Amino acid sequence: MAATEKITIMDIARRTGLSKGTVDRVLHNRGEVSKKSYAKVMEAIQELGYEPNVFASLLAKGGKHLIAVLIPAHENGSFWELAASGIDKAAASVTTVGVDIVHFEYDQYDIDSFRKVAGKMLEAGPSGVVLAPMFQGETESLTEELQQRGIPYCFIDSKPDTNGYLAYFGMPLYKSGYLCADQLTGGRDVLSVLIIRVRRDRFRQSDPTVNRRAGFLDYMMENYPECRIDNVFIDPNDPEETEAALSTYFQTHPDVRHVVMFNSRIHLAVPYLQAHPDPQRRVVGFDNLKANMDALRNGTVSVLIGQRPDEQVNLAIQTLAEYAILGKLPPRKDHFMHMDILTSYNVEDY
Amino acid sequence: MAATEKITIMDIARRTGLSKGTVDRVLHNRGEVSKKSYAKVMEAIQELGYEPNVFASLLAKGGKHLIAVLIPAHENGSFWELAASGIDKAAASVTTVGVDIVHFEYDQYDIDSFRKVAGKMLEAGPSGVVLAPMFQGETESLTEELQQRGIPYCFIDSKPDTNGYLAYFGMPLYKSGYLCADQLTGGRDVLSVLIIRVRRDRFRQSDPTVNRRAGFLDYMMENYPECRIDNVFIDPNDPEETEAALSTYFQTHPDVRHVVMFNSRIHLAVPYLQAHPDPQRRVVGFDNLKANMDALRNGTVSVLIGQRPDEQVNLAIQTLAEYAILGKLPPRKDHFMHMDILTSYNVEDY
DNA sequence: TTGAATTCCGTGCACGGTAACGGAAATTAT
DNA sequence: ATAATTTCCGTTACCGTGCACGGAATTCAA
Repeated sequence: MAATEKITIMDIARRTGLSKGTVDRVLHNRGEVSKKSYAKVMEAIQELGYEPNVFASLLAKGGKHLIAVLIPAHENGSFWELAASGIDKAAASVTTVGVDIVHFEYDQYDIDSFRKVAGKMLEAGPSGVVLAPMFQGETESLTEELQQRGIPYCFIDSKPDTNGYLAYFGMPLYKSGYLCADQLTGGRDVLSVLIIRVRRDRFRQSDPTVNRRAGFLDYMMENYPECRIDNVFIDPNDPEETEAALSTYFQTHPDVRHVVMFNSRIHLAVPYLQAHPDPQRRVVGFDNLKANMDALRNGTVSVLIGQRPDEQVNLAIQTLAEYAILGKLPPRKDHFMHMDILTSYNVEDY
Repeated sequence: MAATEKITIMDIARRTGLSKGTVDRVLHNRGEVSKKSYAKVMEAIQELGYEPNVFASLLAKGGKHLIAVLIPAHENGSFWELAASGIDKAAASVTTVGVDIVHFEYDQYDIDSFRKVAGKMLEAGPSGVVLAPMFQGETESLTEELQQRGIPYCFIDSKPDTNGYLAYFGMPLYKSGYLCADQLTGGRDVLSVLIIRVRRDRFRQSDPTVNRRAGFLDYMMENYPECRIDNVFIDPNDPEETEAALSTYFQTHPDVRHVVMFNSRIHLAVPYLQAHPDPQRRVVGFDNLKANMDALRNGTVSVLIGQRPDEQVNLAIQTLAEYAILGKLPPRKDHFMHMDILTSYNVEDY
């Protein structure tokens, strides 16, 4: 039924005896208006409860915003591939409101590539940027540049200790370690746990697994202070070495039945684990990579903890789009995503 | 960078040597166009890849769509309160594109109230309707009416066996019973299980718990064929009777440590369970009602399985809005939501 | 007091599409 | 052949804002 009659810029022009041009000037406070007129207009806006018509506005100024997404290149089946998939989802909904999205990728092991791509990104003149902070120093200088240019930006996955960002979307890392420990032990007494770790990437300076491991260890300390915790390091690019490392470990520790990994690469351990099955074993990993989910289905992995990276970039893009188009600020800056528990029984509809 | 030059209705008018009026007529195929012109325009549209400008369109036809949500009244802390909260979320994003949402509530125990409210809803002349089917017959006649009037509608929560709906958003019910059983047993041998049930609502003809229970029982049959399964019925409006029923049951079956409930009301059992704690007990329920989540936090309930009812109505509304505004059909009709596993360790950020 | 410089404001076109209106062309009826 | 319809199409006035342009009113300089 007849919704509240929309009041337009003309209504408040008539009300104040001024012209729409003047009203428009105060709305976008771009000067050339006398104090008296300014006050009158503001008052009328209040009283009539004027709200601009987004369509007309966008139509008039020819829309076309651009949002840039700057994340590591997504090798097949990697974590960042999942994140990248959120771009398409967001694109589908924001292109209809005149927003384009450009995806910039860099090599997460190469600072120079980050610098270069960041430069290109700036040249594209975006109205907003989605960032995954990998290199601390570089991220800092980039965000400074963005701030100077007045370009809003959002962090996903993790965030530095700065404060100028528009919003952050990510998983509560420390808590995720806790949850992980709880899922691994399943309330049963546990005597020993194996943590599989990737040899530290030299360049990566912002590493989510640090906090996660801290949470995990705290949980274990509190609940199973006697539990022995072993670490095995593997090289992500060398399957044979991985196989050998695990093989060596389990030969000397055949009693260890709880295995965990704090990054998205539990699938690297799957070939060995699958070849040496143990119905009593419990394996917990992170992130819903295809390879990980397959391992869930075939029973090699017991539980995955997911954080919906695609939702993270989707939300970041939506937030930037709303800000760019309507100037709307998000209700809060930090958005901690729900941690999804995935088992073979609920992985299908994920 | 210079985005693809938007091609307008005028471009294709020039291209075909016709006027924009004619082009508009074929775009909305409202007749009064010769076959030859029609074909020419269609071809030009294809070739140039024309896409209408939503803003201009909405501006011209004065926007203002209305979407109606027809779900049971949300008594405090009920399942439907969660669903209703999705309305606000959706409202925030669609009002900016000129869509209003009206919320109609009926008494889920009173068919007449459904009829009355449905009538009122139709009078409001919505461009789309979100429905939770409760009364089979009534739902059927309502959807027929909607179909006749050409009003699209979406189901949430559950759906009847019809086919005219635009989309459905809900949990895979049978599977959720499976998941529930897996979470309840946690891979351990289980000898006996208690199912707490609500005495059948006489009127409710579409009951999600039926399928859920079927899935649960199948899982138990397959994995623990020896397990005894008991049922206790309670009256949702009589806490004392509930207390008594559980008390009686557990006095004669003190060994039963696995308790499950297939609707959203596990919180009804919480007072008893909390008063008679058992660290060995495992309790699984459904839906993230506040009372249920509290029980999760204090340890009375072990696991809740969530289906994001708010997301369901949110998505349903978004889908209807896109259809109403842009005529865009959803990629598929049936959308099965992910089943969230909630424990005390990941309930906070839900 | 007159001319120049400011300050302030109204006018009018553009944005891309919608739909009513009316008229030309083609068809049918008389 | 002419009138009466039908069919088909172009014209035009919006929808609500943004913004450039130019002019009136006011202030300042000479």
